[in-house]
Amino acid sequence: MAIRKRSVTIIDVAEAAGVSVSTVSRVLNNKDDVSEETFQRVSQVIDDLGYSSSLAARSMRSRKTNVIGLIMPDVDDPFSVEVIRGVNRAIVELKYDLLIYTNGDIPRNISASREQQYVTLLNSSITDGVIIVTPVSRRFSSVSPVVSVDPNIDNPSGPAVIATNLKGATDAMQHLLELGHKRIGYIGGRTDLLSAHLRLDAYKRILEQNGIPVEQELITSGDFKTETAMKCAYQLLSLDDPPTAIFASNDQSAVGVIAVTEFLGIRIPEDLSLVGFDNIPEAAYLDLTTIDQNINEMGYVGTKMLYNLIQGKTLDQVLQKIETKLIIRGTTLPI
Amino acid sequence: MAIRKRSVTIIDVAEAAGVSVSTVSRVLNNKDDVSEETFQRVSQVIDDLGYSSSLAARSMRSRKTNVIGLIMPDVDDPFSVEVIRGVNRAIVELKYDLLIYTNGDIPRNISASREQQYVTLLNSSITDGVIIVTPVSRRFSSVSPVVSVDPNIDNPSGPAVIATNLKGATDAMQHLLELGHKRIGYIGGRTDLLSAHLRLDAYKRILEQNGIPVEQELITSGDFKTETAMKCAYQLLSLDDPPTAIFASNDQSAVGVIAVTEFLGIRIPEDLSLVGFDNIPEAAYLDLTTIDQNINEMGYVGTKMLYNLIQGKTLDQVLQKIETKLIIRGTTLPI
DNA sequence: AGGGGTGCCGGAAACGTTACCGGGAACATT
DNA sequence: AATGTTCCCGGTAACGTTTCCGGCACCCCT
Repeated sequence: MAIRKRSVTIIDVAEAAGVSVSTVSRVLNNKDDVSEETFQRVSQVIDDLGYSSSLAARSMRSRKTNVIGLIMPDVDDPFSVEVIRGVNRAIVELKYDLLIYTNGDIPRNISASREQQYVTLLNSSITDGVIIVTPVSRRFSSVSPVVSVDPNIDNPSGPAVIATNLKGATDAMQHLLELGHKRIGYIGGRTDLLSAHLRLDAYKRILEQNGIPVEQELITSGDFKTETAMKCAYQLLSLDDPPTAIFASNDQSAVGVIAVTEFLGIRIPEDLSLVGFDNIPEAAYLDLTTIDQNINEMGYVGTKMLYNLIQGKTLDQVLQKIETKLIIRGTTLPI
Repeated sequence: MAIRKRSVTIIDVAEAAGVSVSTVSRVLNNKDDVSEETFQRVSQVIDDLGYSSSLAARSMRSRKTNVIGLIMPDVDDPFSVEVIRGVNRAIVELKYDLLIYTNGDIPRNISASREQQYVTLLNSSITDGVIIVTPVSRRFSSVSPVVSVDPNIDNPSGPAVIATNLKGATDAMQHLLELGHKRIGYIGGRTDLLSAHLRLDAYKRILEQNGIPVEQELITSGDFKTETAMKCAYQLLSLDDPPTAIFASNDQSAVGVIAVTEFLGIRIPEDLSLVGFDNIPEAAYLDLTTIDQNINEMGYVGTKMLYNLIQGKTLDQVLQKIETKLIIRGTTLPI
């Protein structure tokens, strides 16, 4: 489907139309100091030749592309997909185009310098601004604006969108306690992510506040993936004194718990209550009680912030907090 | 999080390292005629300055970016997401980077010239090749290879990945007939897409082959979206002589059917059998009988094809057919 | 000792575009 | 009639890279 041939440049158009390169450029960018007649003629030639200006060359010279960049470590997991959806929603409204950049792997020890590289890659070239998801860097050096979504640091120094992780995890735990659960297992997330730490902190704190001892055997360490969570769940449910409830640090981990309980013949919620985190679309199908993180909204809000920054406005809120919400469904029951 | 400043260029690096621009370029591209010592020194400076070369400038000059482009009309629906996943899987293997381009809207009458623009946009600039999803064009003019995934034309003239739509739909219908269903409703897809036509064709043909008259009242026209499908389902189920089974032209439409049956108090599969198409992830949760289109694999195979083309190889198969497969789950039952 | 490699590096052109400057023609103003 | 103004348009210098060409040392031969 691809015909190999040298691509047609602005020079070809200029020659064919019998005008200068400058004039063609003016036509392309809708500058007004071109006579109606010339404009038509050049436009016609552009159509005939199927010419389209090179993004590379264009953005190298002028700094306005109408394209927003989105940098993600991964594009495969539900979290990322939801962010994309949110960003997409915003760019449609704003009439921007979107360029998602990913190298597809999730380097465990992603470095700040690597992030900086990605930002520069898109930024200094082909986008008007960049959204970066779960970065570890505190700040980026960049000619155009950068907004962080769900950053991995306590207090980012630049514009960022964060979820109220601590509150969410607290709500989840409180819900389980109110149902009478006292022996609650925990499945942890990736230790390199701040959100995982915050959720674990909440888990411990709530227990302590309610006079329940924190037991190490109830705390397992996963990585936000279903497979690992299955091992954790198995470990928890094989204890001599197994928990009556499990708080999984994200929904994908909760999926793992469900799989294991089915295998072991343990009924949810009758034998075991289960709470997840994130409220990914699957959660609704599984009727999973979880914490809605409104990931979609995070992408949307981040994009709107970026847009304002591109327009040169100053933000009223540099740090946007998206409220989490407890969604009670069918996987939790009083003890 | 963005410090506005002029970005650091190769010239800055050259000056700081006390070498020429050419040498820095050589270091960047791992050319071998640089002394070990110089290489180290320049590398150090690059790190210190946080330099990253401009994709725009780079690709303007040399035609090798190690980036694959993916053009999609929409990035929101499950089909697209699955394609992305498949492409992602491939680029990780191939150690390529991925640039997804979308303008987020789904122009009903997307034109060939517009598609050509997108291809040129990415292609003649910043990617080594492009994958385009559900294009209407027969061929693209491009300096680098283009692979079509699920093209909207009967016999694309270039490299393409297609699913065996006709066979899939045939299998679905055959399955229903084998279960004894004779009155089968149909919910159509977007009329501008080839796949929708093929599926409808199969529906009609199978009925005819089995001596069952094709009734217009059993054929409704949707658009692959859940909402529209709900109207169609309502329409079908309100008939004086309602169908005992429904073949929905994609899974999202099937979801609409399920929603309506729940509302109407109709039980699936006892009162109504239901078959979808696509096998999106949700289908498993809904226990929906469907045709697996292996969308993921389509993205994967397309990327591999593109890679070979980039490497200058010729393809043994210009047209790759991905086999569909009937997945029998819990929404179909003998009459 | 002179010639031919070889290893390393710098200079300059080129990529396709836009921004800036300036200039000619036509028209309006004193 | 001379002087501005306005409307178009062309020439040229950037933008940040890579590639090509060539050149200076140095070493190894004979």
